[in-house]
Parts: sequence; C-alpha cells; structure tokens
Amino acid sequence: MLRISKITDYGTLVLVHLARCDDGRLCPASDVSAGTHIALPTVQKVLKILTRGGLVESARGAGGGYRLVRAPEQISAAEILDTLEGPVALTECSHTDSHCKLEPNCQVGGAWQKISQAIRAAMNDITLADLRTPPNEFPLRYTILHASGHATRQSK
Amino acid sequence: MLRISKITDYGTLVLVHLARCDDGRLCPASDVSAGTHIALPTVQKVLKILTRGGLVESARGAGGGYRLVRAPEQISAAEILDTLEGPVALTECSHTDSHCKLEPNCQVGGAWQKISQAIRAAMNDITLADLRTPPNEFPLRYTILHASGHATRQSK
DNA sequence: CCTAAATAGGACAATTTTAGTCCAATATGC
DNA sequence: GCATATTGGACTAAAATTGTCCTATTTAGG
Ligand code: FES
Ligand code: FES
Repeated sequence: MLRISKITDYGTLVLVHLARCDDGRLCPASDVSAGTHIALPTVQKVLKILTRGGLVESARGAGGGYRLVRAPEQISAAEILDTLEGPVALTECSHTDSHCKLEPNCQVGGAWQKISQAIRAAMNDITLADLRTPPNEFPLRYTILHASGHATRQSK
Repeated sequence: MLRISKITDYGTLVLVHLARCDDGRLCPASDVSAGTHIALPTVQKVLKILTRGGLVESARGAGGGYRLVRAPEQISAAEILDTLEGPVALTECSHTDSHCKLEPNCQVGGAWQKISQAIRAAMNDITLADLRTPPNEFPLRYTILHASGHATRQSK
C-alpha cells in the first residue's frame, strides 16, 4: 500500500503543532499531547525520535520542553520522512549494504532507485510550512521529461 | 522506510520477464521461475495476483501459461503498484472510508494526499518498458511549481 | 478416456514489523 | 527537597508479511 507508519503520521502532527507554538518558547510533551489529541506516551516517543534526528531541540527539567531547531520553511518533508522512518528505499536492493541475491540477473533495480529519487525530490520541495497551511489550495505540479524531450504535465 | 513489499518487487521482475518473452506466446510459471531465479511457489502467487489485477492473462491446462495483456509501453508503474499492493495511501486518513478520529483537529491530512498524488503522478509516467531497459541512463527529471510560480528542478 | 501439464483459489504457520505503554535514571528550576 | 521534564530502553500485544502447500479445475494430446 506504500504507506507511512503511524509514527511518521503522528510525527508530522507533532511538528505542525510545534510550528504553531513557534514563538521560540519551549513546549513540553504534555502540551503537544493536549494540542494534537495524541496519547502522551506516544507523543513522548515521537519527540524523542525527532530530537535524536536533530529536527527539534530539547531542554530538560522544570520549564523544559521541545522546540523546532529551524524555521518551518526550512524543514523539508524529505527530512521528516528520513528521520521518522529512515531513508526512502523502495526495494531492499536499493540499500547500499543489503545485497540482493537476484542482483546479477536483475534488470529493474536501477529503475526503482530512480523512482525513489523522484519521490525524494518531490518531498524535498515540500516544507513543514507547506504542511502547516490549511490544505485547501496546495499548489503542486509534477513534470517528468522523457528521453524524447517532451514533457507531460500531470495535475489533479 | 517507505518501502514496497517483496511481492511487489518480485512482481516487477516477473512482469519484466514476461515483457522479454513477449512474442505473444504463453509463458508457464515454471519458465518465469527459471528465468527470474525466484522460487516457483512465489512466482505462482505473484502471477495469480497479477492475473486477478488484469495486468496479465492466463490460459489453463497443458500448453497454458501467462502473457501480458498489453504492450509494456502501456503498463505504468502506478498500475503495477496498485495491483500488487493496493492504491497508494500514505496515511490512513487518505483512505476515503477510513475515518481518522484526529480529523477535526488535523491540519496536515490534505497535504499528505497531495504528496501521494505527486508520487502517483511520477509512477504514472514510468512504464514497464522503462523498467525493462538497462538501468544505465534513465532520463527522469522532476519539477514542482510553487505557488510563487518559480520552478525548482531536481536531478541527480 | 486417461494422463500429464498447468492455472485457480485459498489455507496455513513462521517470521517480522509495528504500535503503544511503561519504568528507572537524569537534569532543572524554585 | 520537590515537582517538573526529558532520556533511554524494555516490553508486550497486535498486525502485516512471507513463503509454502494442498485441492480442485481446466486443457492438450494420444
Ligand atoms: S537487485 Fe534485488 S531485485 Fe533487483
Ligand atoms: S485526518 Fe488523520 S491525521 Fe489528519
């Protein structure tokens, strides 16, 4: 189904919340939980991952909490994906270390990698700020240039 | 990790093999297994899915086998993905029927859907014929037009 | 007919992944 | 000291995936 894990889904909501509370103040996990209606333990887990991934910074102790490490406009969807579920790799063969035993006979591995890169490129251009905006008119157009040189435009 | 299932990976190899043997002749599962070095039971499973999905047609009995239902140029990666792992839906909320309880408070659901569509559009323009070609120079360029109208081009 | 070659359909257990919660340790402010 | 918070990891239950196998059905050919 080519789906993302719930952790990533939650993570996005959490990041959006932090972007909202973003007057530079620290926001404790309990706040995030209340604001997103996600159970506190889950929020804590997500925030830990985001902190380790370097997307948010934390302060411990009383008065502590979390805060975006950068402006929402400078956090890409690709980074979020990478942090929350590791680098995009559609097939196992795409991994540099994992060696598929079919590789000698395989003709498609390279193509999947290209598709991965296309997806990655798509997410590179979408920032947390884009996600934060109300999802009404979200201008997104997609173009692939074929070898022939003619471009097909898809939008819907 | 945003990965596809192994079934889909196998399915692609199987389709490529069928595209190779494509002199219109029927190709039994045992042949596909030998050609792809994938275990026979797995190949059988994959071919059953592809047949039900309408990507290949089958003939039973002695002399039977499988055959692409269309030319490789007219089978898109999106179709393959849809058939083998169901429609692309990054988040559960993207599903029309599944109703996320966070929906009233959620600000990002729409954006994920847009990203899904971008991915879908990417795979719409890639055909089985593209996958079949040796993965050397696979011309793919990706462009998103922002609201501002300026286009960023990504290629690597 | 009879047999061998094939697909159709689904059941099945084993493995792996995911989800969500909880606990003990540590750090901070008052 | 004490309440507030993060840190790190352990842990279990549930869900998804994987790969194989079994039985029924269909077809070609002698
Ligand atoms: S290299 Fe593993 S399937 Fe192609
Ligand atoms: S609608 Fe479910 S998380 Fe947005």
